Amino acid sequence: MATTRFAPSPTGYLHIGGLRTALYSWLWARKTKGAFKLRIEDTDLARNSAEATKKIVEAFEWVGLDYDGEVVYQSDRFDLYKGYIQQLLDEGKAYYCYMTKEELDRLREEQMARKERPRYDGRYRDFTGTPPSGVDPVVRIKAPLEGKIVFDDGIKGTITIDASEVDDFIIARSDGTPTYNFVVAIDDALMGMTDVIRGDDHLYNTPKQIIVYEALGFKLPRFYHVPMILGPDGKKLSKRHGATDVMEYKAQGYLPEALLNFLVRLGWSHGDQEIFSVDEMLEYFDPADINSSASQYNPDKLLWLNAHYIKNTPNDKLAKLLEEFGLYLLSHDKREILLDIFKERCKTLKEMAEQIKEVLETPESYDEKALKKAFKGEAAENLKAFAQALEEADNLHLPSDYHTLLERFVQEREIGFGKIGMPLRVALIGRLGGPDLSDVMSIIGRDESIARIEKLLKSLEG
RNA sequence: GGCCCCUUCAUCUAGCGGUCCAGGAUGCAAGGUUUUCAUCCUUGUCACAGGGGUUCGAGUCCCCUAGGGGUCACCA
Repeated sequence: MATTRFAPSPTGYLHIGGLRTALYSWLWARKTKGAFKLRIEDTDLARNSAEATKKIVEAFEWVGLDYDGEVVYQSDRFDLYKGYIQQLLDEGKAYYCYMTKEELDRLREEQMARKERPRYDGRYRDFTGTPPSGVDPVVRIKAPLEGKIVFDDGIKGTITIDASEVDDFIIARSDGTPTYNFVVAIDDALMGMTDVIRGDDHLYNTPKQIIVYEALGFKLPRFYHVPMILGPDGKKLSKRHGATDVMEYKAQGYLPEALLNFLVRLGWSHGDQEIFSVDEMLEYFDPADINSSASQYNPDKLLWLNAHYIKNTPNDKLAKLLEEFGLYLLSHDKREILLDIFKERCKTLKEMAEQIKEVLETPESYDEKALKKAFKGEAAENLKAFAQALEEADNLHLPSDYHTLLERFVQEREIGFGKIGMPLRVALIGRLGGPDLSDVMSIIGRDESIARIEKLLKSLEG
């Protein structure tokens, strides 16, 4: 039974890096029949926004990650933290520091000038004199002066950090509000975390948090630091490369199961398996199997997975999803054939909606290149004749009826298929490419087919 | 720069000392299917960062070098 959490700071939207660590945490909690909690790290009152929290919850809902209990806001727990600060102060494990921000900056600059590591010098650690007046002190915790801080990371193995790397960091700002590393340790302990799965970028916070755990006598959880997701260029994931809002993937026509499948495989695998349903993830996932190296974001593979999941989504569900993209097929009489055709050819819902509209709606304009390529020689005459053939034919219903008609037409005129296929394609959907012509005509019907041909012929004359 | 972490095809990865002249997937290329495009199928392309050890034997263990990433706040 693992208790895990996702603990974002509400400074922006949820991006795929965050979603992946959330997924890993969620999988581990659900797999072990434990609990998964959502906690908002909003101790810096100046920075957080309620809007950001809403967006994160919304993204969770979209991908189907559920959390146990209410969302925990650290801003609601300041009294609790203050109690612990006082406790450490009373026990002599923390102390007031009267250095101002300016003094601190100056110290840092001097240290850097001497090519030293910037670091608090501990000048108030054992201070017993009269404190300077007019300074609101911060509270610093006493970090060990020597030795090593060692912990066992579930992904990276034993991590050893020298005590000299960690200074007496601030646990309460001069305005009395507690800081991140302090409250995270308290909340993780109080909320009963057994496994803390978080981004690599928190690796250096862990020794600090361990100091808090030890000062307060809390039991340590197991830590897992998952490597970052890099951009396709191997650099830090940037906005233009995928560090966008998870909800943007929804807007672009991605299915949540595709996104989750993509993310779970980024840094984790189970043999040669590529396709994982959530149930399969739950069956096989173990955070101990997460890779220790960073991985690059690969949009092509996400697209491939999305195409796969679209193909395997039932039509009624697709029809519902497509409504987000302005396509309303739920009560359309050609719904099944349309979806059957297009779910095989599209990589995103957005693309699918666009292509289906292309069939359903009379083209407003025609692709310049297609026009040039299709209308050489007798093309216009052929097209006119084909409209005539459509007019005269009986029993045009199924795609096969149109197919037979086309075949006979080509035979009788002794022309290659392209001579009628290309112009007809432009007339029907405005461009080359696209689905089978017999299918298209069967879907839109004889009259609309003829109307589209006439529209194109007319525009050629003008 | 100090410290920490990482390093198998272009990319995601399999591999946990011999079964690897390194497997799967994406991408790319070619061919097939398709009246077009896409899908689909087949085939191909492409890697153990470099150098030292340890060992009968190393992609797998150790060390060094190089490269990459992270981190050094009264942000989280």
